[in-house]
Amino acid sequence: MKIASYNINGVKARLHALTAWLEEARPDVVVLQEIKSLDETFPRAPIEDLGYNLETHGQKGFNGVAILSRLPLEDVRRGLPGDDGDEQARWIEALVLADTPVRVCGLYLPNGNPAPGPKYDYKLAWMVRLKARAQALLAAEEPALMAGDYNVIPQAEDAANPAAWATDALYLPETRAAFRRIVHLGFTDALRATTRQDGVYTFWDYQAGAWRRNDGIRIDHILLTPQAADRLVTCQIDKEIRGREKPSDHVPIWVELED
DNA sequence: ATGGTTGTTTAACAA
Repeated sequence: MKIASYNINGVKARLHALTAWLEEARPDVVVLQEIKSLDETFPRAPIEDLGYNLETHGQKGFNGVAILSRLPLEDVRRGLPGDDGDEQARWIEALVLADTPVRVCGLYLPNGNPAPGPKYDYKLAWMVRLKARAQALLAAEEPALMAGDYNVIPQAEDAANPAAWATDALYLPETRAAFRRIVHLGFTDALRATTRQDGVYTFWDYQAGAWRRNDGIRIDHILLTPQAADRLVTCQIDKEIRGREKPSDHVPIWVELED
C-alpha cells in the first residue's frame, strides 16, 4: 500500500497539479494539508472521478486537511483530541480497510511564528496533545502512521542553511525537543529509516529563489508505529514536483507498506 | 536587517 502526504497550499488553486500527480503517482491513500477550503467548496468531483473516497475537515481561508483513499475508510475522526475550544482544522484520521487495516492520521502542525508569542504557545500546546494521541496509537499495537506537515526541522542536516532558521519556530530547541519526545515514544521516522543521505528536503520557500538554490528544509514527515514500521518497504520524496508550473511550496512524501 | 512570493480574499493575514 502506497500512502502519501502532500501540503497542497490551496486545493482550488492547485487542482490541476494535484490530479496530475495523483494520475502519475497513483497513491492508494493521500493526506492533504492546507486545503484552504470549506468542506462544501472542496472540489470533490475531479478527485472522486479518479477513484478516491474523500473525507475533508475544512476551514474558511486557511488550514484544512483531507484524506483520499482508493480503499474503503471507516472510523473517520476530525480534530485533534484534547481541546474542545480549538477551532483550527489540523487533524483528520481514518481506518483504511486493506487486508491488514492501517490507521492513517493526517496532520497540519501549527507553524508557530513569530516565536516567542501566542502562536508559538499554541504550537507547543498542540504538540503536547499530539503526543497524547500518539501514545494512544502505540497502546493499540496496530499498524498506524501519522503523516503531514509537522512544521518541525528535526536536525541541522534537515536544512540547507540551518543558521538561517536559528530563531524560527520550526527549528527552536524547544520545538525539536517536543518532536523528539513524540518520536522517542517508539515511532519510526520513515525517511530517516530508509535514506542515508542528508540534504533531503520537502519544502522550498517561494521567496528569494529558494528552489533554484536548493535552499530547502525537511518538515513533512511520516511517523510509523512499530507494527507499521515492520511493513515499511521504502519512503520517497517526489522532489521533481517542486519545479513544475504553479507548484505548492511543499512536495509529496510517501511510504510503501507491505500488504 | 530587509526583502523576496503565494493563496485566500479585497485589506490584511498566514506561511
